[in-house]
Amino acid sequence: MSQDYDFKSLESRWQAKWQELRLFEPHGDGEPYYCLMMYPYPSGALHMGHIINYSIGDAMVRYHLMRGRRVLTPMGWDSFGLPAENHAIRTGTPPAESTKKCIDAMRRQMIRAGFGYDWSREIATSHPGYYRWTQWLFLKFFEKGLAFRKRAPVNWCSSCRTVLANEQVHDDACERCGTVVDQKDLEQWFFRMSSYAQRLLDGHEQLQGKWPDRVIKMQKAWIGRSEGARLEFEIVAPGAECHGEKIPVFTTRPDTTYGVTFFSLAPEHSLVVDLVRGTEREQEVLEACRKMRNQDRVERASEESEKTGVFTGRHVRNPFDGSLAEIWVCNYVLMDYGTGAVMAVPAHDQRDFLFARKYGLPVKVVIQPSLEEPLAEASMTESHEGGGVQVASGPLDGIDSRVEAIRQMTSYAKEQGFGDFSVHYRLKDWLLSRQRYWGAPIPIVYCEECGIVPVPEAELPVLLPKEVEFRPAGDSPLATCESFVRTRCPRCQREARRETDTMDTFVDSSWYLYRYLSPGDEERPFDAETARNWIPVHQYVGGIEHATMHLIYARFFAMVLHDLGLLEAEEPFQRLFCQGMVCARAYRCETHKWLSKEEIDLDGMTCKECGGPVTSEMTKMSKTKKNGVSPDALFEQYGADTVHTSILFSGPPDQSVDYNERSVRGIHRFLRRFWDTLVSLVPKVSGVEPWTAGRSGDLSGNWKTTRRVCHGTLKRVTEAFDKHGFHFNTCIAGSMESLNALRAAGDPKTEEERAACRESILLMTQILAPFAPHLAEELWDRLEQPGPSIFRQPWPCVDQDALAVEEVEIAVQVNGKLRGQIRVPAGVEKEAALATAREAASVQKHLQGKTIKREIYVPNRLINFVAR
RNA sequence: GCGAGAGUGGCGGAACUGGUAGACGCGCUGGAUUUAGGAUCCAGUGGGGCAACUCGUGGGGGUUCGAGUCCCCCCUCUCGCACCA
Repeated sequence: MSQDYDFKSLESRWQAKWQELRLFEPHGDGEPYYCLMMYPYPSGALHMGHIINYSIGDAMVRYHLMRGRRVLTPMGWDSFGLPAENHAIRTGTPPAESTKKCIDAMRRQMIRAGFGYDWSREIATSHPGYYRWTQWLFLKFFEKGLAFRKRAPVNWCSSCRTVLANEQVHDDACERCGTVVDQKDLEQWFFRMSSYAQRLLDGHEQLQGKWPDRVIKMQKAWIGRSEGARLEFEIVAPGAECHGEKIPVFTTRPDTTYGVTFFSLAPEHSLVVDLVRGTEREQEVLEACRKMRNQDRVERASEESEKTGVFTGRHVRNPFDGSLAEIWVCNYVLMDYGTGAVMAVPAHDQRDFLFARKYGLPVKVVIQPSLEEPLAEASMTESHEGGGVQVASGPLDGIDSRVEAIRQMTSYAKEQGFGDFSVHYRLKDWLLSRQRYWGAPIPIVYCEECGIVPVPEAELPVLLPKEVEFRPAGDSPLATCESFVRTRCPRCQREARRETDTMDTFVDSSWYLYRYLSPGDEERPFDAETARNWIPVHQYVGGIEHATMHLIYARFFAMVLHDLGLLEAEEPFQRLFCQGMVCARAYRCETHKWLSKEEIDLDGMTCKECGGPVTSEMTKMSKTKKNGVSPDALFEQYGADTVHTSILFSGPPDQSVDYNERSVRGIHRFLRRFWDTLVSLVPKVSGVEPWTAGRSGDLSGNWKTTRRVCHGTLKRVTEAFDKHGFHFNTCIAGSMESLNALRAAGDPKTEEERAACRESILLMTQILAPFAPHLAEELWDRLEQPGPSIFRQPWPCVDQDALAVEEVEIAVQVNGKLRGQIRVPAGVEKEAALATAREAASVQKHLQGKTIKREIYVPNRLINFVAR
């Protein structure tokens, strides 16, 4: 048997053994533990972000196996999506083919990386056996009125040639490719997510403390609940068709309604055309609207950008005082928030203020922050958005704004029938249509007679046609595939056309957690009874970039599935852990931009190309910054155990971790030393009964220390998994300390020492097992421990006695400054400790000529003499 | 602008409810062994000082016997949101 740490053969041997043992399939009758890691898009290669994600999850899986839990640890593929289709356009390879290759390559990598998954449950969302049920779920949503079609201004990415959901647009650019999105008016499919806004907020209650705070906060902000009132303003437009009609507005500040001096509509608002039809302003207003609508998205959405508008020549009547206010069309009013119409109160809203000043519109103060120094309308330089006392507000004069005025104003509006209390959410319906090929086809048929007709369940799946052309421009391949489009109406059998849009891939990932429970089920997407056991997922691990996308969609799905009677749980993920980014040093030259390590001269920090100076920064690994590291090379050079352990050792996993090859080598050295030390001790403790709690007998100081450090580490590791935020870096540090103590103890000489030695070796092996599983398995095997795998053996218990020390070192301070140290028996009485401390020479020197006013004693830790 | 998080040696990071700041690792220095080593082992390693001592957790105040930790003000960085009526 090899004595060398031959990680290559050892790792492949144990990986084969795990498959053979079916180690990662649910086993035993322990309490279920569903550990889910966000499945990857099969790009063909794992990157360091995957490695940290799956290393964290893998440690959790292995720990809970040792805890005797019945663990579910599935893995699959988010295999629909744009990259495969773009690849098809470039190379002609059908997405199904390239995707399969990528999946095979990544699965191999994952196995090589030693991640423990139950491959018998593998799923791929692009597989007809999966998307059949994605389509089935769509039909259920459709039946309930939760999937619907509407014409709406939507985000269009001209580069990806498809529409995008709100959540996929960041800074007005496509989240995928960075292209600035356009607004288009299109008829599209939506999920009615907005009607779940309040439930999505309420659900946060039970996630508190189990999900990262920042994710909950991001979701709350995304959902954006705001309370206020809906008020109706009557249109005064003699001669116009809409004369006398009422326009509703949403406002959070009904207390400012007496301060309305004009009224704003979004340029997209349908009323604009009616208002100006046939008037002398028609041309001017419509032209201005056109300009505003075509304004660059980023520019129009920016807070700093110039506010522009145009007067329609029409008015509204303020329902409270009957006064008339001009109707303007303004670029800063958004059609998709509230009603697309705003009552403008320049004195108390900064945007309205800027607009009013620019166009010379009146400003009317109705809230005075201080009656002694009243605001003067003519000289105000900014709006007053805070509270104060109502003035010029009819019957409200003198009362406190905000709470009381808001209540009275809204109640009055309700009584008079022109308004009510109202709550608005920023969260919109989920736009799920995509004008692309590589996604689940929306199972709908359009019939001239019957209209929108769902495909009958028995006809699912609506398969993606294979004979299609991928072209760089133009319509989706589905739209031009006659054999796909032409069909018969399921209802009347007449000729009809299929929907040619496919579903957003976030639909696929909103329910994959359930499909893992019974991946081959051909009767239903998943079984409610099985789901009762496993859902909500006990631990979900993934990146924070999904905070307002996948994690909201999946919660919405769980709630709908619950309402459909398919799922008992209402929340999909009980606990969520988000890992940090993996960063590495990136180098930049003024002329040659981002450079890889090979392209610079590290000694002088200069560019090899031009000799110019190079600056560097720690930043997220990425292709553009050329600071990525291929995990493959690391596995090859150092092995899977080293890679897992070193990435987890670099720092707390919820913060970003810096990759540094030096520290990888440091961990490799540690594992090697761990191996060498334990392997050399194995024959010396062969057949020895390990020390157990409660055993009496003499042990020398070094062995007592070793036991103390090992049990201390065991305690720390157990708590890291069960309570304290998975700070595995300190667990691994503890393993190193244990090893250092063991090495300092030397060879065991007595029977007692051999017992303590064997106990320590076993503990150290088990403690390291979640992080370096292959190495642990091999040592466990060589120690001739029972069972086929260390992961089928119970996690050890802390021996409290081992943690105790006989003597402690106490710090002695005089007036808060450290002046000496004393060694006393642990648990020593206060008076005895103080007496010893007073006598210490280094302390006496500082007490000389002073009177002790106070003596502070922290048992076993510290003494402080307060002396004057 | 709003919201959140973070600033600790040359570097990554430790420090449980206020109680010996710098665990553990990297790097560095010296030594041993070696033909050699980006191998291994031993010792040292926050700054200043021969020493006694002193200064040190982004900066400035405060509370306390005692502050990295609590309070107030300020600076810097990262992330999220951003004309949301």
